[in-house]
Amino acid sequence: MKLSAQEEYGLRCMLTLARAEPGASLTIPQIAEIERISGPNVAKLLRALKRGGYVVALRGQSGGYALARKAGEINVGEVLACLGGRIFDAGFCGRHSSATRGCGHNSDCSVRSVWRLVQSAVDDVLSRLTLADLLVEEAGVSVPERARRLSLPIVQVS
Amino acid sequence: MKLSAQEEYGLRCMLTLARAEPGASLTIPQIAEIERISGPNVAKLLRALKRGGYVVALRGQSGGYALARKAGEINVGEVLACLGGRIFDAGFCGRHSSATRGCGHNSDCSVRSVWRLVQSAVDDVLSRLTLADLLVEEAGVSVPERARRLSLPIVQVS
DNA sequence: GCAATACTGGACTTTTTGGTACAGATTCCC
DNA sequence: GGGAATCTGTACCAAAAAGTCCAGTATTGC
Repeated sequence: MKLSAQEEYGLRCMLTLARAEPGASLTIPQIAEIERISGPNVAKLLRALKRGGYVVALRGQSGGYALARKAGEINVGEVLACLGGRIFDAGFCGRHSSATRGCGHNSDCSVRSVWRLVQSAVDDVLSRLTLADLLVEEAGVSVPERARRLSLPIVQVS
Repeated sequence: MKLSAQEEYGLRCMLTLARAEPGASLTIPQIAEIERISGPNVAKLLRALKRGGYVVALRGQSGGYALARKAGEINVGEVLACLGGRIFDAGFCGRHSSATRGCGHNSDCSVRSVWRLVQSAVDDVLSRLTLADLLVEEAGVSVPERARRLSLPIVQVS
């Protein structure tokens, strides 16, 4: 269970855009410079994020990229899913099946139950976080603290 | 954030061993047959699990593999960490760093805070599950239900 | 002792993912 | 309208993960 390079770098690009002045846009070379990622790679990441609807692109001489919505309205979990997929996506079932039983509600599906459980735990955490929360954290409040505050209604496992 | 093939198949092998009679052992071909994984691949997975101390190997004609401890004493989270590593391992920090700031307690570390948060959410869930819990589930009780029961003390996010 | 059945470990091949290159299309500014 | 700066899309190369192969060692049963 590892996180992909696209998730790490893509989320960083989003945060860099979130730090920019509202309404302003950053070019690929600018983001590449700030995050020390190669230009082509930044371009690739932003393309994916654009397809997902999280950033908008302005073409032409004074173009660049900007967040599609305000930072407080962009969910971190959704962005990560766009960049790296989900742990337990639809169609996971079909890719593997054991001999004893097919894939109804038995045997090897106890394994899948674990994945579902993990997935929903991750979702519970990430669905509460927006890009804005991460910027707040940079200003001094730690993310765990912020999350604890946000999750007062209590996070159940399943 | 995907789970690796080793985690999926390795955990299945563990469950197959857990289903065997206490004290009995299964050979690689047997496990391969049951789980429809190739023999060499099963061998590789079990080698990793043996290094982790989760299974023991018996060599010779009537050899095979068996769980190193009782199913109720083998933690699912530990097994998965052995098979596929952790989301946020030590040394993650050194692999990436942004331009603006190094890697103290600022900037790009707000990203790392997210990973830490996800990691601890996953740990909270998996640290409560043993192989025996998954076998119980096969007998009728769903894993989410079982987990809910186990997590009565309430699962906080951080 | 000898043959059959196991596990063991390293090297190899295949597949997937990550990253790069380059030609093309769009917009702005003069 | 022309040129400069920008995004866009496909194809290509490199690195890592997944899976396979094979020669080797250990143990059992006859």
